[in-house]
Formats: sequence, C-alpha cells, structure tokens
Amino acid sequence: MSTIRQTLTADDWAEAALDALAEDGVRAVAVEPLARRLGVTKGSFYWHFASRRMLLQAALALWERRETDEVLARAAEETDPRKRLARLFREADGSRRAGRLYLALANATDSPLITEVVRRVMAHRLAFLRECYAAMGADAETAAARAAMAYSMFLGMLQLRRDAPEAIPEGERFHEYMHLVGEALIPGYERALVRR
Amino acid sequence: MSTIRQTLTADDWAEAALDALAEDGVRAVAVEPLARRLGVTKGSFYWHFASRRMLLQAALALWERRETDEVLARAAEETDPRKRLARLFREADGSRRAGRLYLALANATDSPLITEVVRRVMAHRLAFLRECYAAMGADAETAAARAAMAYSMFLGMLQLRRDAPEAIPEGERFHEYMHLVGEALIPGYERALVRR
DNA sequence: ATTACTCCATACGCTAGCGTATGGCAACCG
DNA sequence: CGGTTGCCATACGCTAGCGTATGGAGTAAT
Repeated sequence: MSTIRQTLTADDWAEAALDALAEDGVRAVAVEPLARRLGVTKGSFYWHFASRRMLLQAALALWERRETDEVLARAAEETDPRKRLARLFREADGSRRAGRLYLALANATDSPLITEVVRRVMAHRLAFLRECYAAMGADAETAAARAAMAYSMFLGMLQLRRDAPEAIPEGERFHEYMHLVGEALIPGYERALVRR
Repeated sequence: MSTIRQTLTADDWAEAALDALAEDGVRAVAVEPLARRLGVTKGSFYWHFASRRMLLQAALALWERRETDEVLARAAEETDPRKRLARLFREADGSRRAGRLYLALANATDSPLITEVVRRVMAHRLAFLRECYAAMGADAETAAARAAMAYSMFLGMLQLRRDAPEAIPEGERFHEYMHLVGEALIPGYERALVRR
C-alpha cells in the first residue's frame, strides 16, 4: 500500500505547493486553496509553517536542489560534450511538470524570493552549457554566446510546447526536429554524431 | 504642448492597462491600482468600462492589432526571406516593452480571454516564419520545423533578456552574437548575407 | 489517570480588490 | 438662465486570502 499518513508533514505541504505551482502558477500557491486540496484547513498549515512566505521558501529549496541534482546527474552520464548537449535537448521534452514549473517560477517577476532562486538555477545551467562548448574547443566568448543560444532555444521550446504544442512535431517527426536543432546548435553535430 | 486632457478616455485606460501589464504582469491590470496611477478613482473607470474583463478585452484588442500590423510592416519592407529573418531577429532586441508585454500575456495561462489572443498572434508569427523558409525553398515540413526553431529562439531570447540580460552580449559583441544566431537558424546565411 | 505534546478545526479580524449606487460639478445647450 | 449630459468622487457591500487565537481530539509518557 502507498504511504497513507494520517498526519501531514511540512514536506507534504511543500510538495503540494510545487504541484499547484506547476498547474496554476504562483498565484495558486495559497494557503487556503492548498488546504482544501489536501483535505484539511489552514489550522494545519500554520502549525507547520509560520507564513505563506516560508512555504514558498521550502518549496523553492526543494525545487532548486532537484534541478541542480538533475543537471549533475546528466553531466555524469555522458562525457562527450556533443552527446551531452544532444541528450540535454532530448530531455527538455521530458517532464512536462518540470517545464511548467520552470516557466511558472521564471515568470514570477515579483517575489524576489523566487527570482533569486531562478537566477541561480539559470546561471548554473548556463555555466554547464558554456563548459560543454568550451570542451568542444570554443573560446570563452564563443562558448558563452552559444550557451546563450542553446538556453534560449531550450526556454523557447518549453514555452512553445506549453502554448502551441501543435507547432512542435510529434512522435516520428520529433526526432527529425531534434536533429535539426542539433545541427543548428552543436557545431560538428552531423560529422560527430550521425552514424552512416 | 503635449496632449494634456482634463478628462480620460477608454483608450487612455487601455493604454495604462498595457503599461501595467508590461511592467508588473496581468495581476497589475486591476481597476483600483490603475485608477491611482491615473490620478482618479474607480468611479471614472466604471463610467468607461462595464468591468475589468472589458478593460482587458480592449487592451488585448489594441495589442493584437499592433502586433499584427508590426509584422505586416516588417514583411513589406524586405523581400529577401533571409534578410527578412535577419531583420526580424535584430528587431527582437528592439522594444523592451513589447517583449515584456508578450511574456506577460503568454504567461497568463489562466484567463482564456488572453490565451486566445496570444494563440492567434503566435499562429500569425509562425505562419510568417514558415512562409519565409518556404520562400527559401524548404518543403512544408522543414519550413514548419525551422519556423518552430526560430520562434523558440525568439521566445527564449525575450526571456533571457528579461531574466539574465548579462547572458546576452552587449553593444559591440551583440552583432557577432546575432551573426551566430543567423548562421544557426538561416540556411545559407553566410553565403547570402555576409559581404566579403 | 493525569499530564503533556502533536496536529488540526473553528472563529475572528484585517486587507485588497470588484462591482454598485448615488451624488456632484462643470460644460454645453436651449 | 435652467436643464441636460459627461465625467468623476464617495460610500457601501461582497469576496478571497493572510494571519491569529483558541479549543479539542488523539496519543504517549509517567
């Protein structure tokens, strides 16, 4: 049987906050709606947290740790920088929830609490991308530029998938699409990665 | 002297709504805050509009018309599809306000009113991009794929410029950056557009 | 069995924003 | 000069959400 607990924990609330965040944005991370969602009242919430702000902080901490770990895990699995990038982009299509979470957080331009964390995660990812391009022999400036391009494409894909999923090819054609993306963003992509 | 009017018009309210939208997102499009901003009370607002919803509708109509006109204007000025695309991307760096407006609207995933308009504008732009690529000799599928890529890059640049402007090269280096973008997204870019 | 501690429910006050009702003032109109 | 109309202020009720205060049921310990 699954973990049915009679009593909630702070992490349960944080997790529910992330769920609400991914589905309906920051405005949905509200005490009373979350309480209804969890089948309790806010009396429960204010036992576990001092304020809504603290809940956000906890949820953000969870999110940042996971995003960071995820990148490190991806980095460890693949040594060839070109394959790293290719894999990274394929996985961008992965978790719908992760994408929506990122978009929801990145677009909370109020709330300095959130923008700070987003900023760190973004810097982390950009650095990772820069290292990939540097490992392919690019000088620092070119690596930074290509990293910005690649990350832009990544962000745009998230948004396009959310707002106009029909614009991105499905299933069979998706691989051809990612092939085009690889050619555009990874110098020497065809020469290095396509088996012939 | 500039147009100092003693009495506001519905368009003044709609314009103020777009300003608030660009600066602080959809949540800032609120009757009473806008009234304070305009130096009046909401008594004025409810004379010009029946509800907040109607204000949003008016502001969206303004926005959509301008975005559409803008694209048409760009399309008329340049016939070579490659140069069209290059110009389009250079201008993506143009109006900060336009970019923030788009992001604010695109991220209002609630409010069907907004998502509908955003959807139309997006479809319009994607069609424009597809035509550019088709005019360069791409078959329908490839044109659609490249259009999606180009639009993704565009969206990503908007977001990156908002959230991490330091990641995008400034001034002198910006042109080299856009050159890289052109190479990545416009087949035959170097051959066709670079003077030597 | 009494005590203490954990987790939650209930009830309350407070704020911001939406929408309504009504009054007022100035300009124009007859 | 009196009336009408256009534009706005003021005052009110209503809702959703934040935070607080307090009570209460269950459990564990002594």
